[in-house]
Amino acid sequence: MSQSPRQSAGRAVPTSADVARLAGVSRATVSYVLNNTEAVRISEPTRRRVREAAEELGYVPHAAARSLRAGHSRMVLLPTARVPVGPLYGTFLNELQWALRRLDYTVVQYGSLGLDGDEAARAWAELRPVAVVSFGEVELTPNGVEILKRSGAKAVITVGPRRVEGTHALVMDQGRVGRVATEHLVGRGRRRIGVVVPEEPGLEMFSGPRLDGARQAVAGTDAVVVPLPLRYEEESANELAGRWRALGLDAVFAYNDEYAMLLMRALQDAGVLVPEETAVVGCDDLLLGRLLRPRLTTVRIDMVIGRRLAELVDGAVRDPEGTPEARDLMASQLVPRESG
Amino acid sequence: MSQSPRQSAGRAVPTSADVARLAGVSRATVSYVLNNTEAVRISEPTRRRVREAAEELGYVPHAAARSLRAGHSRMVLLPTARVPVGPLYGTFLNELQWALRRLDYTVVQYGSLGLDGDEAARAWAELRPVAVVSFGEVELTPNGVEILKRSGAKAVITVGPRRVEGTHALVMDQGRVGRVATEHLVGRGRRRIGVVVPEEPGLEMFSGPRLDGARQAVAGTDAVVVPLPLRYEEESANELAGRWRALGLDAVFAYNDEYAMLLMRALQDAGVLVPEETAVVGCDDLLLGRLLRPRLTTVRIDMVIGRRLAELVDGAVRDPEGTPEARDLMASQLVPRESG
DNA sequence: TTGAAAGCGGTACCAT
DNA sequence: ATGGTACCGCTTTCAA
Repeated sequence: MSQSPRQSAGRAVPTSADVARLAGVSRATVSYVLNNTEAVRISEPTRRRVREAAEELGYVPHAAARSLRAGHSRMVLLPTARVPVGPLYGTFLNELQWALRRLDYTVVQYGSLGLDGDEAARAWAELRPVAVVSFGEVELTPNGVEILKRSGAKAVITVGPRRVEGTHALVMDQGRVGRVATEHLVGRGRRRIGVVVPEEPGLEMFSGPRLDGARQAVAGTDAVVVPLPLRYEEESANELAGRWRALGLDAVFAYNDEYAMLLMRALQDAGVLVPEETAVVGCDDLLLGRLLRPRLTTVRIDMVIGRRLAELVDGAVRDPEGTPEARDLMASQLVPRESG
Repeated sequence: MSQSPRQSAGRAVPTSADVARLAGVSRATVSYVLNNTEAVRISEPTRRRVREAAEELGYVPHAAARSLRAGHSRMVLLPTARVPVGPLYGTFLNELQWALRRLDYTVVQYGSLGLDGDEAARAWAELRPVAVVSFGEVELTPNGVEILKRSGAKAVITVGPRRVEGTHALVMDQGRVGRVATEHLVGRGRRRIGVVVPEEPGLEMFSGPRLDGARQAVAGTDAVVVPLPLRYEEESANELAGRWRALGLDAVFAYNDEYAMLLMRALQDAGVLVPEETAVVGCDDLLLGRLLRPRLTTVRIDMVIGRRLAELVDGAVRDPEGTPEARDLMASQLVPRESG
């Protein structure tokens, strides 16, 4: 066998057997006491001895051993990969984690940057999570979903712009963002509407549907939509602004407030009047957008509260066969200000 | 015993025993083949049979079982709690995860929002990580460190503004940020220097040392530092700007670029000339700061590359007794522009 | 009320 | 070149 000493410093990691020995009871009793097992009555003196022994040794149960024995874990795995898309996202993630923990899940974010779909799925599956909640940062293939399910995941949930085969898809309707922004612009009489499409990788899952939404909004009107690739850099914005007149646009939906601020500054520097010549609409309702002159018109996204999603996850775990479709995870609302 | 069927759908999660059965070999052989164990020679035909069986069943090894047997894991746990402090942070985290994975660690972020120090430490310890890298988001007490070490963590590393007892402290010298900004302002002849201290909770670990750094910078000069509590809201900024003249300040270090932009706008609206009457310096070198007029002077923080920190973590794991102090994790450099 | 023991899914020593 | 098997830490049945 040969199990070499676990700790370099003589002191080994205490196990329930150590607690049992110190308390002068069996390991079974330790387990009963520490888990407050209802089905078994343990005398108060014994309980105290066990508790004190555990305390003295600094005993912490071994989650892996526990879930190995139990045959399942309560781990919810959240793959992450991208740089944050905005402050909403971080807040939302925090909320979700908090809510899941209240439902007694162990929430773990797993950085999967640079892993492709199936590699990632295998890596996640090794941890035997009871549920995986993916925000579309990592491409999840039907095959990857199959791997996860075979490895015991009760629920694979994708929250994102589009459905993924075999998962509980919670659709965040990004298209609606583009639609709301564009309808507003069309309603204000704008006809040639640019839509900024960030060139940064990893944003396609959001920018694509937003562009599509914008196209839907102009369908059946005489307005047109023009995609505008843009990097989040001054030079890129200046370059775009330089050929603005040639593009003949009278409005732009700038993907989000940051791109909007970038572009608006470039337009103003190029002598394009906002909103007279060109209306600008952002998205996210950042505080900073309100500080601009003109103040930035924007689309506010009210992300589902984390608690709601946590409940959906919990439901999917309890009833893996059910189909908890939900399309109400995101509401988008236009916040008209001065820029368009 | 009674281990009820693991999967509601008849299909159970395949184990190495299933692979062995299908391939007509022993579990030992399966292990040897799948792990490419050097010490043991397995014939090529057998290897192929095992691989095919594993493939056919969709076998994925069980990480918990493996690390239980091994007596250690390669999990690095990154506690997270707060909303992101800035775009640097997310990028840095991604880099770190990527670099650690290349060193064959499993990186896991554990959302610990709302857990106090010892609760959190216990929760982390249950996962038996080989290392914990804490960014000071969760208060890590000496006691918490002790819990982690007793549970087998080879390295507890704190990356943050101040040392924590018993850990490998990688100090990010936030004080330097305040010092750099303030020295610059003093050098430009400013004498009454406000320092914005955000009222939002969770930022104290950064704002405190930055304020101290500013104080150090004026020590021995005739300049003074005045702390300015501020919430990240327009009203708060307007209120502060309203009594600006009464404060008699000729400069302000605004904690970061976002607070700087907020305050600068409020000052301008209140008729305070920037930089003539009051110089404004931010921090983070956000693109948006460059778009303001006047352009925002700022302090750029060059965070250690993730790979460097990953190496430090790896070193600490390999030699837990060593003391890999590093104070070079953060370099701060003033970027003078127009605002001060 | 408590204890003995089986077994979760792997790994690695020792035999064959 | 393979297989048998003990064991990691914990839970839970069954017996005492």
